[in-house]
Order: sequence, then C-alpha cells, then structure tokens
Amino acid sequence: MSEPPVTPEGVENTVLALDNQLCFALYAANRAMTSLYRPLLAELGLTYPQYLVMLVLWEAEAAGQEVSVSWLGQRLRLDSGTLTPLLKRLAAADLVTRQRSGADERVVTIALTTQGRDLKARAKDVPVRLLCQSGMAPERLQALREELKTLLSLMTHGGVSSGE
Amino acid sequence: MSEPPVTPEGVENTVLALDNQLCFALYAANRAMTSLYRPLLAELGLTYPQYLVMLVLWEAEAAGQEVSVSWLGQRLRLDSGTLTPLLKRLAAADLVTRQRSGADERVVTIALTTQGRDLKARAKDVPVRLLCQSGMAPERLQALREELKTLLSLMTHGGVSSGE
DNA sequence: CCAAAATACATTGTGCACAATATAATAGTG
DNA sequence: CACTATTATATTGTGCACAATGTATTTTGG
Repeated sequence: MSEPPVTPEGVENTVLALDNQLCFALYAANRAMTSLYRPLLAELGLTYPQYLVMLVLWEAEAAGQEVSVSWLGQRLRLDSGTLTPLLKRLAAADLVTRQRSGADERVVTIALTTQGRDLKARAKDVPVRLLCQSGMAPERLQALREELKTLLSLMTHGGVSSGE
Repeated sequence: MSEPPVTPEGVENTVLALDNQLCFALYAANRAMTSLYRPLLAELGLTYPQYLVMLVLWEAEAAGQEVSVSWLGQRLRLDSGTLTPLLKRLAAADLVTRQRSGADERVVTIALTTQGRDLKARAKDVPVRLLCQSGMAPERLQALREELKTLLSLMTHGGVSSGE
C-alpha cells in the first residue's frame, strides 16, 4: 500500500505514527467500549471493573466455587491494591460480603448477598444491548475476541518460543 | 460448537460468562500490552499515556502542525481533566513547554523542547521491540489493529456509514 | 517446637480517566 | 456597546491500576 520510507526520519515517522500503533487501537477501543458500558452499568449501580467482579462472582456461584480475593485476582489479573478497595465498595453497596476464612485467617472470602445475586437477572441483557450498539457482525466480534485472547496469552505467557 | 443453553439460568451463565466477553478480552489485552510497554518506557522516563502524547507531538512537529491541548485531546480522545496534569508533568520533565497562545488567550500551545525532540530517536525502536515480545505474526497484528480501528469508529460514530 | 520463608491481604503513593463544575476569553446578537 | 452564548482550559472528586511496602498467618525445615 504505502511506500517504505527511505530516510531515518521517514522510518521514525512511520513506525511511531499513532495510527500505526496496535497499542493505541487497543487503548482507544477499550476506553470507547467502557464508555458504552458506563450508562448501562450505572442503571445497576456498578462501575465497569465492579461489573467484571460481579460476572466472576455469578459464574463462581453457579459452579459452586468459593471465592477468595486472590482467586478473583487471578481470574481478572488484578492485585489486592485494586481489589481490596473495590470489594469494600461492593460490600458498602450490599452486593457482597467479605469475611476472613475460618480455615486460613489470611484468606478473605467474598460471597454474594441476596441483592448481589438478584442483580444477575438485571444484568443479563447488558452484553446484548452493548453488542447491538457496536453495530459489528456477531461472528466478526467473536473472531476479534478470539484474536485478543490469543494476543493476551502470548503477551502474558511469554511469546512463542520461550523455553520457560 | 457448544450446545445452546435451554434454561434461563443457562442463558445467563453463557451470556455473562467472563470468557465470552469481548469487553474483557479488550480490557485484559490492553492492560497486558501496557505492562509490556512499561519497562521499555521507563527507560525513557515516560508512562504509557505520556508516550502517546509524545507520539502525537513528534508527528505534529514533522507535519508542521501547531498543537493545542484540545487538539491533543481530539487526537487521543482525552479531555483536559486527563491532559492538563499529564502535560504539566511532561513540562516538569522538560520534554514540552506550555504557553498561552497570543492570538487566543484561552488556548494553551504545547511545544517540544530540544530534549523532547531528541527523545524521538530513543523511542524509535520501542514499537518493534514490543511487537517482537508479542510473538504474533506482523500481518496478524496489523489485521487485528484494523479490526480494532473499525470497532472503535463504529462505537464512537455510531454506525458503519458515517459520511464524515 | 522454633526460626525463616512463603502466602494473603491491606495500605500508601503516583498517575491516569472521566464527570461535573469553575473561570476566563472570545464570538455572536440586538 | 452591552449581553449572552460558546469555547478552551483548569480544578475537584471518585474510582481504578499498579508498584512498593507492611502485617498477620500459615508452612517448611532443622
């Protein structure tokens, strides 16, 4: 499509051009997506990261899985510095309870309250409403999601041929 | 591939499953990407959003474009609440200058310092170093980037055929 | 059993994002 | 020209992210 640049400045200008950066496409798309979610989640009284936590909790409950802070962190790739205050806000909103595990006093177990459980039904149509707003074909969105998951696993588990 | 769920709970569990969310793939991939950038950008003394601002400034300078805060905001889709403190930090690091425009006292013009200009050469290999770490084929990364840009424009301009 | 290492969570501090609001300068209207 | 609306940036407040550190609780090895 475009001629390869020949001067050093040309190389820099092409390589460093904002529109050529996958990272910026990712960054901008993520913020745009979050902005679309914001009004829908506001109806539920949730921020976007809080919504993700609730998704995990609903899923865990359906699977009979007990949830600790660290388990949540592994699932969402977030640490206690993010989760602790977030979970305190969810607890203040009466959506979850936080209590020290009896078996291991270091562990804090997160459980849904009745209100937190009931929110699941109201959240059910959020994903569909949102994907409609995106206006992209479902198969294409699904393909994009799988590509992102591939990229994520490559980026987090150290690329193609790391012997590790 | 997977059987469609028949019970209401099954529908909820499928639709709300974390791994089925494009938004989470986007959110997680974006944070993973930023984490890969962090150590590279730390060598330059930049955070990731600061790096994006520098990309825009380098590009604008090459094009002879004068840069205001609002122009930066349009390019990066960020508002003054984010940019003002960020630009003050870049100015404190002596990478940019901020001064009121003579023609219109409302406008703050952002310009590169010599140090800010020189940083471009050191940043040149950052994108390549990063994409190598991702371990995904360049054409595939490029295709993913274009899909994200399409999604972004659909989400922000609300539909396919924005004549704009 | 006891000291040292590991684990789980909490806290602190910095830097975004973004909504809401404030302030100042300019443009538009009668 | 006075008045209003608009525009550009700044400020304030909330909520993430994440590095670094702290603290309490197991676990492990001798």
